[in-house]
Amino acid sequence: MDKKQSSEDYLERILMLSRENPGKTIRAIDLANSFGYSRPSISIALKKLIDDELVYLDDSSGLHLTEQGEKIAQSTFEKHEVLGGILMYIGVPKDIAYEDACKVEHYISDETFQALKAVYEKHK
Amino acid sequence: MDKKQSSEDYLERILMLSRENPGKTIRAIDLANSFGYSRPSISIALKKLIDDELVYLDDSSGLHLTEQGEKIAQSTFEKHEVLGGILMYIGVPKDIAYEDACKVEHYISDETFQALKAVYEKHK
DNA sequence: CAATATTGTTAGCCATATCTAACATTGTGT
DNA sequence: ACACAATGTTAGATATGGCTAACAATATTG
Repeated sequence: MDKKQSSEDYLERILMLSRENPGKTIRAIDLANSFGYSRPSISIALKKLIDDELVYLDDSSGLHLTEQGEKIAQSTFEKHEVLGGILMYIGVPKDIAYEDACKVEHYISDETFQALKAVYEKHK
Repeated sequence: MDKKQSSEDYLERILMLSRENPGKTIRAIDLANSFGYSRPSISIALKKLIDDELVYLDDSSGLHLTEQGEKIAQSTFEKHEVLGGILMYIGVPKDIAYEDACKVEHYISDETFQALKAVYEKHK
């Protein structure tokens, strides 16, 4: 009964890991460790992302976001920040706020996100 | 990219349909029409709910919530209201607000819900 | 440079939640 | 009461996204 990740989560995580480890190349194993998933699960998920041209590999299995992948990753990251920020603002503990934000971020409409963002901007 | 429903949605919908149609017995076909799903899908979903003792059938295929099912339905309904209400409050159009609320309500922690509820109570 | 450790992939499994087609049951109307 | 309509169920398909076991490829290290 554990959580399932969407493509967006993988893209976002690649972005986050890249930012957290400047210079370091992110590989499949890093995603596996980061999510706590098996190597095969990651391998298959990446195959889809590569197929969809959201991710590509360099010659040493390093993961990189394509332009489109980067767009999605950044927008997902922004949603995560805004949602997490708002939840913290109304008193949810940080860990839980960002955890919930991660689950919820894939389901909200653009209208809702824009409204939340406006609130977030006002209070941050 | 169709939506999937969780057990909670079915329970909540049974509750809502009952309230909207006082006196009328809700049956599987009503759920099917309400969600736009096929009869088989509903049949299978209900089998699980009955198995989990959240729903039971009367002698004319009428659907009824057990005590536990009612609890879940009400709590889901409350989440829906609170989330939808808050989104409306910050400017999301009603339809979209409740649609998003329905998607999101299954993913938020109790901490987050309590915090949202506090905000909702203050502003409603 | 060969052995071992690490990383990645393939094959095949499970579970969820939808579908259609076909069949079974129940309810309705003449 | 019989025929037909409405409702419900079963069987089998699809898609997603996890898993393990086994195998392949790559990196490291003595």
